Amino acid sequence: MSATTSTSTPGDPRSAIQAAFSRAITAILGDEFAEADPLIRNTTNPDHGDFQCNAAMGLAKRIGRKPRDLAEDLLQAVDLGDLADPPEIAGPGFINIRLRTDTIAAAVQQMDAPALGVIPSDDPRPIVVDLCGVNVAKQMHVGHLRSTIIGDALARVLERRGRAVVRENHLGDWGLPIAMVLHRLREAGTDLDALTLTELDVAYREAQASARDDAAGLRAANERHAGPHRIAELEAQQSGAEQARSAAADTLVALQQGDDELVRDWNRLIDVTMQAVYDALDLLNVQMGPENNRGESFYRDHLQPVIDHFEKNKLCRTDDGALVVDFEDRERPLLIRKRDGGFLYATSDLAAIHHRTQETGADRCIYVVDARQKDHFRDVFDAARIAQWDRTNDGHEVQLVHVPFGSILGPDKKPLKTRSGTNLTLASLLSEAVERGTREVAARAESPSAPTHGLDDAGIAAIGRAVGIGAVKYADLSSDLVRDYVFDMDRMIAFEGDTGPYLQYAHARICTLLEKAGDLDPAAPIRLEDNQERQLALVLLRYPGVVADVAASLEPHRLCGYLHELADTFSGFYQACPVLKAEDEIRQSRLRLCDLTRRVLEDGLGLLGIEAPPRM
RNA sequence: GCGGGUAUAGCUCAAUUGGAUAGAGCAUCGGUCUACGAAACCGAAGGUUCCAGGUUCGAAUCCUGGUACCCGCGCCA
Repeated sequence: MSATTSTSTPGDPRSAIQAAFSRAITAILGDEFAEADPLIRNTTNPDHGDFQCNAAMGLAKRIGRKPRDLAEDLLQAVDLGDLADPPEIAGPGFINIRLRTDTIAAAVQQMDAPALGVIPSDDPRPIVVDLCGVNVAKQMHVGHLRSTIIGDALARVLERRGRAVVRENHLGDWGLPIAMVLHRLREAGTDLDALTLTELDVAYREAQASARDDAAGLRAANERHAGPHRIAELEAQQSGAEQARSAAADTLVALQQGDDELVRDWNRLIDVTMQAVYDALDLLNVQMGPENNRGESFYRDHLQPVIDHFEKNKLCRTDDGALVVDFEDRERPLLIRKRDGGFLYATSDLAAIHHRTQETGADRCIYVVDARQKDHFRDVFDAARIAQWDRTNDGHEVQLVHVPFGSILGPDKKPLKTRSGTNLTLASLLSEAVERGTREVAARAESPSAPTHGLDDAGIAAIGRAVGIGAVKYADLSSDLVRDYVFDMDRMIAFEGDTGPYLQYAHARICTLLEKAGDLDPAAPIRLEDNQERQLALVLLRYPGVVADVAASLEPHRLCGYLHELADTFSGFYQACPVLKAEDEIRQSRLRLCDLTRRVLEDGLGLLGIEAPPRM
């Protein structure tokens, strides 16, 4: 299936043109060219019309003819009906198409419905989106921010296309690290009923540190003939670490065996951690809650069956005591079981893939995880293919996709830290965003002419929150995901430029305009007499294709770019075309254009998980 | 050492996946408000798309070889 097929919308002039050229190509060159892409594109230059067909050059090459001659034949054969003016040939064989204005008006009227022209997918299978991925006993940090908001945005886009989406928060809620914290808290006699997340976070780090031996350091010290004092120090550290690990291992065994007290304490850790997570998700306007939790503990009984499957089918081998899966095209295998019999991250991920594809029946599993784990997912996906979990039970092909994203950096281009050098928590970052947003909104509300003037503090705060959070989310989603970016609140919160607040402003401005008009007639004919109206209409018509494109490419920045272009085009229209002061029919037509633009902006921002307040 | 990513205007980023004259936003300079919200608009200036080859009607995009920075590389998750 080609991308062009999946992005076409009935009633959209572009798909009609595409179909017409497809027929023309078959008529001239025969049925073996039925699959040839007519390469209909929006023009980059208005002098070239609205659309161009770029197929003649490539096809001419294939059949050994001159491109311009073939383009001539295409012009003779193509039947665009009354969609467009007669097309023209330019350059090496481009065919330029200019739509008739009434065609555009009719298409816009057709798009002006609740669905905004977005066509639903007819695929009934669910899609799993793996996002957020928090660890129990740890604070959320900025690394979780991207996974969460990107994953949520992708989920919304897929849902908008009518797909059933299962958001899964693959919690780190099981295994040795958790047992280590539990052991440490119990040894310290901590009152778990009064436990705070900050205390828990500290305990986690201390537990990690106490169990971390310095085997490498000891080896290096011996090699470098370090002094006996240093070596003794390292040896003590190592034996302490061994002790800590073995105590944690005992705790884990007891937990696995269902020790009542331990299980109760374990649940307490989860509660303390997750309460803060839910708060953050709520603040972020992300559609997730307890129902999305499916962590490592869920898969704990699925790990051994994964090993059994690989062993029974001879898909793995033992290497230095560990169980590994080999790949044909690379040296390093994937470890799925440790020498000591323990399972690994990869084992848990394989269990999740098995569950998602074989139990849930998902035909697409999307992992929104840091780009640094690219190799890991390549291994795990290939292992899943070896295990034949890349097909659903009924034989449908499964797409396993890793959506890698870059890191958030500080002004020094190094991973974001606080001024004191500790890792920045997500909570503090978000509260800064809300605070900045509120400050900006409050400042604008000072002006007596502002629609927010006189609003109470709660009203200002609600808008400020939407603006601050929207600024952070838009900045995160608006450039290519794999790139690292520098976190710069000043730039994100700016109300001018390609930012969230700019789009929110464009939306709010239309809201007050429509409110002032008061008499929108949803059945009034759309008339596109001014060129700015025509341009705006053409941009509006692209929306369904953009949504489809993002659903396929999983690249939210394309939607951001589109929305910015729409807001920009609207500004041009708004500047050139009076709405409220226009004559009856023109006024009604323009009000419909305003209303449609407003709804596309609200819908598009909604797909990004960004609120669109009616005033700000 | 091996593997992956990135490199585009002074800065931050796009470029419909090989199409026409590489576009936006900041910043700079100039012009628009007795107002449909100036949080906006119009215009100017700004480019060896990291370098060198190659493929073809056509390359920021594909291929080969380099350079710089970032990341990953078996019993952690």
